[in-house]
Amino acid sequence: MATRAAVSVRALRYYEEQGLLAATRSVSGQRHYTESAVERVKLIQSLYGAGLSSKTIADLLPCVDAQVSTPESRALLAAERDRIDRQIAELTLTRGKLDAIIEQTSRPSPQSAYTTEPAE
Amino acid sequence: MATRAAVSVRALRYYEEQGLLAATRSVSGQRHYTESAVERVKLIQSLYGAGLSSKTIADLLPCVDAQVSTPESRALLAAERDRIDRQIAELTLTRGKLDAIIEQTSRPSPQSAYTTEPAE
DNA sequence: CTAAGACCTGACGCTGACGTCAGAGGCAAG
DNA sequence: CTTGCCTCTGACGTCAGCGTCAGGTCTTAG
Repeated sequence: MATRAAVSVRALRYYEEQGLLAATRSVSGQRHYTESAVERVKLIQSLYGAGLSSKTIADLLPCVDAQVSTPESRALLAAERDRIDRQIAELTLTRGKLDAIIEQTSRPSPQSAYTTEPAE
Repeated sequence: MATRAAVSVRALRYYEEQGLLAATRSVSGQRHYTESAVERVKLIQSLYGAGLSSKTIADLLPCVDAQVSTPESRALLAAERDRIDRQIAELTLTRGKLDAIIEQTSRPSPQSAYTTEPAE
């Protein structure tokens, strides 16, 4: 299953520890996951990738399962969405800066170039 | 100066430690920064925010100062630009997922449809 | 039945970007 | 000169998301 979701077994255990992922247990204690768990794990990974903490994810995952719609949950969802929005904006700016640098360094030396002249 | 750049003094020391930020020293050892240092720090913060490590930043900052243009530096710049590109794409996807969840939870409780039905 | 994996439960280790505390010195104001 | 704040240099602390090792159980192929 860890293979199917492309994460480590340790990560799955950690997610379960944090209350992000449920697993039925066999008598001997073995974990069994449903098929939906794979998508669940990918969602979790996405949220981690977006910079959310375990706690935040734990707070908003119930909104995905049962569509509970308390004012707090809606506020949380909106807040995180906006956070991601801002992150995208910042990343776009940063990418722009990098692009500018790339353009400058790839320019065939503007004027008095005592620095690495491409010299066709 | 830390105040002007909106970062902690500790962070400035750390940047200097990592070779990201230069400072002239007075006889007694006090650090003095040029005005350009403020922008420099903001650039560093942007790059950290984009998930770059100290080492990577240290590698590509010389490209900003002197426009050295070795094949390696250009490859590095391009690689990091692309990485940021992919990050933006992923974040956009994640934001989309969140938006979907928000829409679902704000819907006045649908009934028989447990699968996202496009609704006509 | 047995050997080889796969899985379990702790529990410590790691990494990176700083926070923070301690002790010592510098700098301008009064 | 002194007072009070700022700075310096170590050096250890932190936090999160796992990696990893140890020691034991389970299960399936042969």
